[in-house]
Amino acid sequence: MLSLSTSGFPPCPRPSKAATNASAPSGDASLCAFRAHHRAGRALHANPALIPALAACAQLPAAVAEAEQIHALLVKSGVPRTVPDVQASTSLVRAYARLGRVYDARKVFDGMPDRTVVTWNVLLDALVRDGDLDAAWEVFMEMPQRNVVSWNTIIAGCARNGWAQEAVDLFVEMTVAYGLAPDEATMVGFVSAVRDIGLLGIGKSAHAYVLRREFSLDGALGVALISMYTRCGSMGAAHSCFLSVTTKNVEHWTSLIAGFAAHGQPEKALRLFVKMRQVGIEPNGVTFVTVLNACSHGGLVSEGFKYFDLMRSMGIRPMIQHYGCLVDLLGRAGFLKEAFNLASNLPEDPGFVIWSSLLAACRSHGNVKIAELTASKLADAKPSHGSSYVLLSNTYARAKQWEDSKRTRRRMEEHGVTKKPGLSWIEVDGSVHSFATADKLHMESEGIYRMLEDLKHNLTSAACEPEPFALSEHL
DNA sequence: CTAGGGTTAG
Repeated sequence: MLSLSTSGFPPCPRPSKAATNASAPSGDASLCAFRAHHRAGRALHANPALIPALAACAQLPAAVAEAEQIHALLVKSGVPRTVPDVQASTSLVRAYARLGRVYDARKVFDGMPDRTVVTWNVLLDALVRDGDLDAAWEVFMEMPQRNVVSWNTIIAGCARNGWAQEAVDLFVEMTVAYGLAPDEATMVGFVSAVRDIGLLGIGKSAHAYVLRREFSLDGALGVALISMYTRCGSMGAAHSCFLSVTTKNVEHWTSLIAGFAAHGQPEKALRLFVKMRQVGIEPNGVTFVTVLNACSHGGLVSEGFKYFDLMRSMGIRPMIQHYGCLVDLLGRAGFLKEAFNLASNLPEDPGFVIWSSLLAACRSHGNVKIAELTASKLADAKPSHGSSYVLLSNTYARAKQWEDSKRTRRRMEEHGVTKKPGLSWIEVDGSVHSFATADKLHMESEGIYRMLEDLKHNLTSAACEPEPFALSEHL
């Protein structure tokens, strides 16, 4: 039986690095080898484990001290002049960067008398990972040589940091102006940028190119393509792309499940999840976010809690996203009080996304009281954001509290807050047309609305009564 | 083991 108590949840752990410390730096094989050679009196540049040790540091979150020690030895051994010295320093730059010490990475880089394109690429990657796209761009512009890796790093970096259009432009510059052939990694970054802009036609061309080059879809590239198709609303293409992947991993599965969850087919999403486990693929925390989302969209409240328990029984610690999904699940199903209590009692604020989803649920269910409470939480989470005013105002309107509705709108104007209208878009013959609710700006608006009326008429006569309100939201 | 890639809640 479904329990809606919100007090019995386990604490929500903050993202911690503790879990990745399973292998302590002291036990790492490369570091051990390095120390053994060092103790035996071997000179630093003759230590065959020097670069492997630095590479190990780069992926051991607790290895800052080890990296610093090796750094000190490198400094003591004198000005680097040989090729292996440049490689060692480059490895040190990378180690510092991956350990979160971007400043130190840059200092080592600045102190290097000789650098290779790899050194530059390491620095570029460090800045991209740090999310400092401006600095990365500067480095990209001033580096003396660039190779495919340089381009891949900056393209993927733009794509990951919300600069999708820049990523696409860079891809064009790389391939057209510089005549460089993209490789698998290039295509991953490009396809994910294309996905964010929603350019289905370009995405299909990219897929065709991938097939022509016979790139494998087993890794990131397959995942990116499936995700591109789902986000472009092409679930059929996403599914067949998924089927064409020879060795599917958890991310291929998760991407497709997310697509069905988001496109009104929660049962398909859940069936896919069952199938995935049957073929022996272990779901991860991200998979469960998509599964809970499917339950949310399908109104499957008790199933959602069942999957939440399953996740915990599999040893996956629930994160804020999972609790957020539960809040959304409860809210959409009309359990607004329970949803609000759960969201309020988490050790970490669930954030803007969840509070607004709850506010939207309050509007749908016409609950003014919880809407007010939620709107105030939302204002704390993200002050001066237009959508909270609009949602609250609309909640009042639905409850016919016209004065409150107007007052909320007025307050929004007084605070100088605007809400950017939500836009939908459709790609026709390669060009993208975007439009808002009740938009009449398109040149062929009249014809479009006439077509819509015809469709509604046909649906009605086919005994499929369209829901007027829901439909108008999508106009 | 001197460099680059992916999935996720409105």
